[in-house]
Amino acid sequence: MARRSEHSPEQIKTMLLDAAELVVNEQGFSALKARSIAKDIGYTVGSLYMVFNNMPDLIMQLHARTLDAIVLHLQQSPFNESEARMESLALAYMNYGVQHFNRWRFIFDDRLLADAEIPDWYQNKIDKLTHQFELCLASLKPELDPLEIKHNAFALFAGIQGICALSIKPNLDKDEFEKVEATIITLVRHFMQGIKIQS
Amino acid sequence: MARRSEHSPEQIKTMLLDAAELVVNEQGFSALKARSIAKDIGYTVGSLYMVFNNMPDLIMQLHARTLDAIVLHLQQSPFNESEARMESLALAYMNYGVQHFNRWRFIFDDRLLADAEIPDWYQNKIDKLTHQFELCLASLKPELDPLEIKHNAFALFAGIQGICALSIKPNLDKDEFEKVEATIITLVRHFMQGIKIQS
DNA sequence: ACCTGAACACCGTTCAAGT
DNA sequence: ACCTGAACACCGTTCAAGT
Repeated sequence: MARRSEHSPEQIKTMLLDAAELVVNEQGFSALKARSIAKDIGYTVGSLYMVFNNMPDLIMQLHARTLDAIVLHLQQSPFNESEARMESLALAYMNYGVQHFNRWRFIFDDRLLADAEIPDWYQNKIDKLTHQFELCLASLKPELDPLEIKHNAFALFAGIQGICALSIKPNLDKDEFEKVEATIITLVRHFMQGIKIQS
Repeated sequence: MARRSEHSPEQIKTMLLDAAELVVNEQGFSALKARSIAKDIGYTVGSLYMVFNNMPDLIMQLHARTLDAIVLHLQQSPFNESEARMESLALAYMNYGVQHFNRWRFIFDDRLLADAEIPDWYQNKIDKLTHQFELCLASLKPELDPLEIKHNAFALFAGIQGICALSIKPNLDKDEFEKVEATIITLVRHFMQGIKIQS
């Protein structure tokens, strides 16, 4: 033991994040323990503190991965060009939450982050997420000025997120799933119609 | 010590909830500890388990109090009779979140509740909250059928809750406060205009 | 019957000690 | 320099023992 140098600090970091991601995905965030994931990658607890400041630090970097994955998922979702484009985007967001429930929920429901302040690099990840909705809104309503776009896109995204947070649970059956979809579509459709009137 | 019988079980329950409420309000939910609140009311930890199953049980009853308080706050909010009535209600909800940040946030951001299943009496408390928005919507759009009212009210309330969850932080300054208000008004106004078109 | 408080299991985090 | 693992502080929960 000691002085193995089998892996670089960056490798250890990645291995720990991979192990943490697996645990959260399969057992939920309440099963995420420092000792456990260190053991999973063949190290002991102490090593975790060589590459992370503490568990909140590790967790925040785990959230960052999830945010990246959500953005990628939204970008890959096939956008139709019609008025229904925003609905597709909203449903794609919901779909990620349903299919990756544990890690999605973990982001918004994290006590550790509630106390810590949010660094810029992390805020940028969040901004990139809301940016997807800005892009969509801008393409549908090009007549709106950029500040209005930002304001409206955030209101709508936060609304969608609110519905998801209150509605998505583990093991949604088909009926429940479609009900959540219907709720999201109701919000998006009314909101978009409201914008049409205003402008 | 032992065998004091100075207080009934119900009294001890209330005293513990009062003490817990105080701690959460003033120091946030991360400061809520079993030993601490038992000591605050002049008992030791063990006594807590005479009247509560465990901490999640106590916390759920604390949330129930908060939900009751929110409903009361919404009912007391002065409703104008115009189209802006839903905006008043939404802003009243936000106001509770701003003024009682810690206990409001605690409800929606609770890991313990995420794992436990929700009993009926607790679900009823939540339903009573969304019911306030149903009543408001029903008075503004009496032509909608009750199921549509329920569906639309939930979509809107969840949306408002989503904006509050992503926007309300401790120590909001005046600018930030007004920005959150504007976001909520945007969502409510567009949504209500969208409903007008549909029906 | 009511209540205590020591004991237990289990966390995150630190750091002196090994190689 | 890299890593270990015992030790510490601090949780929630239990339960034998007191009155």
